[in-house]
Amino acid sequence: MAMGEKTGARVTIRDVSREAGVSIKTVSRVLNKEPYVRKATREKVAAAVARLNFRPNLAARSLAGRRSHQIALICDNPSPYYVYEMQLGVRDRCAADGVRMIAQPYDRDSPRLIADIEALLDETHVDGVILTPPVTDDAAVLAMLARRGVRHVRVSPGDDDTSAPATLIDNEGASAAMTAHLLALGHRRIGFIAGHPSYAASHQRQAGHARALAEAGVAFDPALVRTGDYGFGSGAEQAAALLALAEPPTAIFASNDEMAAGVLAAAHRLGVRVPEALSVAGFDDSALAGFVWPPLTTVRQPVRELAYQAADLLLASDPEADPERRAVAYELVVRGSTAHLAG
Amino acid sequence: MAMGEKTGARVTIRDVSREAGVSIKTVSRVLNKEPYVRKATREKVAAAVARLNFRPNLAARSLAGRRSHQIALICDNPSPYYVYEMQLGVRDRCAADGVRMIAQPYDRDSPRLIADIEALLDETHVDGVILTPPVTDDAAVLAMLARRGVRHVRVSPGDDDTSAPATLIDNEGASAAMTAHLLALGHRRIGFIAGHPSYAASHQRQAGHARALAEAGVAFDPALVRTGDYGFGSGAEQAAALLALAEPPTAIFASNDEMAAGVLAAAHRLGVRVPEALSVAGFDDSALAGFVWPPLTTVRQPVRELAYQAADLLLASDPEADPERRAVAYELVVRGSTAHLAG
DNA sequence: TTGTACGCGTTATCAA
DNA sequence: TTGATAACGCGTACAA
Repeated sequence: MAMGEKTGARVTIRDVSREAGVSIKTVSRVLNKEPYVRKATREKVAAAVARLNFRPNLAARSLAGRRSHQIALICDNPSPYYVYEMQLGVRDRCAADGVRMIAQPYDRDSPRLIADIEALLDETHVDGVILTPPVTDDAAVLAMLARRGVRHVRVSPGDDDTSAPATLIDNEGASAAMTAHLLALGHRRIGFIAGHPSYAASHQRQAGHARALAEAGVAFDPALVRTGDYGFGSGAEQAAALLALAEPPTAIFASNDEMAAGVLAAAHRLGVRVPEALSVAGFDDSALAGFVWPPLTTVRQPVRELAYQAADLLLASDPEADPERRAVAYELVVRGSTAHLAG
Repeated sequence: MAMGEKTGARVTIRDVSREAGVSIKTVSRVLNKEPYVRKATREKVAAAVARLNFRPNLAARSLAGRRSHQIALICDNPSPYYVYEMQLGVRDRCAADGVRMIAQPYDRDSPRLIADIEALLDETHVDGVILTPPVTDDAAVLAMLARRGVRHVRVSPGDDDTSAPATLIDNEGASAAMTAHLLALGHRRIGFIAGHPSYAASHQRQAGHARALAEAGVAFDPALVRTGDYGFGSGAEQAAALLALAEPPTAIFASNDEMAAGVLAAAHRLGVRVPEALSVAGFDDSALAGFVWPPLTTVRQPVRELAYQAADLLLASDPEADPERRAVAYELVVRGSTAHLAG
């Protein structure tokens, strides 16, 4: 690799100190918002910084200090939409603190996951790490981070472990709310398509569905529950199976939007009209909901806010305090794919 | 912000030099693949590096040397799928060289774009930058990079400027291929929905469509060409207009998949059957194509490969040589949304 | 082919 | 409240 040469004279902290007529250390104090700097001095320095357009060299800060002013976002690929929204949320919170986000996309099942993360930590000395599913539940990764004493926040963890802070939505409650909505529309035979069993959310969402049925006193029919893998194809497949039942459901609730889109495809192919003959609902995990026909009724998970809160827990929370679990509100978005049961 | 404390003793180059029984500088030589190191020495050092699991501190390398071993990927949000695929492609190429990718998502119309990028450059001293649309065509950004002498590569530029290397697909050719495909299916009245005029690709794709018609000797009917904005809603809207014509088209070619999904929605709503009464085609820009019904016939743009090639131009190309424009092959994917014209 | 001395730009320590 | 000086971990220049 032969890269371009360094560009000419960059502005350094020394230039600022000269411009402001103070020592280097005092400039450093202002940059780091340390106490014990006279207000007049602080303003003088701030003015010089602005005048020279000075921006501290992160490499030097990291090398000299205890902080790198960078945090890492470890994410893989449930859906590009999810990953990207996570990045935006974390970035927004970081920007407020002048911290840089290092987004690191990983392949779900890379055997080098741990080694890659360790390399990241050693090379960049990030101040903290944000984990998203499914890495958020990876025991080996969590153990490694704990062993190295790296601060981390888990997004949507699948357990109740409280050794690290976390952000999440109430998956069970959200799912129960959707089933309650379908019941309120008059549906009594509701098909449910669960997601891949390796995801914690999958079980939580199924539990919420069952709970809502129980609370409404509607008998639970095991034939109406099928398991998919969160993929479009599995949604179509399981929907076809449900629609082939002797007593088919009048509504199908899929655990995510890709599977719900699959349900729509199956319905279209089989000539079952949505929403007249079949209501379809899902979770808006990949932003498909508005791009299919008819638009899906979904539970919207505010991914960007989950990310923002996670970054906030990393940047603003007291590292000494007990790890906090911060819940974020979901939203039930009703669209044209569901309707009151006719008759 | 109060971050966790640094974890205990990290392995440094000095530890490696002791372990290998050579000087620090020799270890450095091996790490940087410099010549003039005896093979035996090189192997001894490599063994020590592996044994101690040594990973050089990027901050120190950046501070001491002329390279930071990092490159930046500047991207905004045409589609999360696009951004994420870009990140994966760049990451893969970087990994091969031990370079770290800094992915920086930006909001399309942030007024602070230039300032943010300059801050990135000053803080991280990245060795190079990869630009994606629409920043890839932002004159102010390009001028700034040139002024500062920052190496950069443009993905899918809208002009023929050769001052910087670039990767791209032949949008016009791809579009012509799709129209030729529809013509081969027997369609003669083909509706075309252009994308937002501010994107260069939008014009290129429209030109390709027109060229294919001309080459086939099919008369061009201006009433069949409408302009959308690359969004789902605009696709539905323009499709409705096309289908309301006295002589409606038998096929509609939208400039991207979101608009094509909108076309499907409009067709469904109006009771026009796809593909029996209407063939629908688009460009697979956001990975929607397989999630709608029926699945869209599209031109697939290999985003990941575009990204990989861009990173390759940054990392492996001779900075002194004339900037290269590297074309990547597109693919025409025929799915259930198009069919031979009946009768 | 290998090693020594120095400096990169910032923060930490300690003194003033 | 401020400043001098020593690190931080590595690459560069030059000497051996």
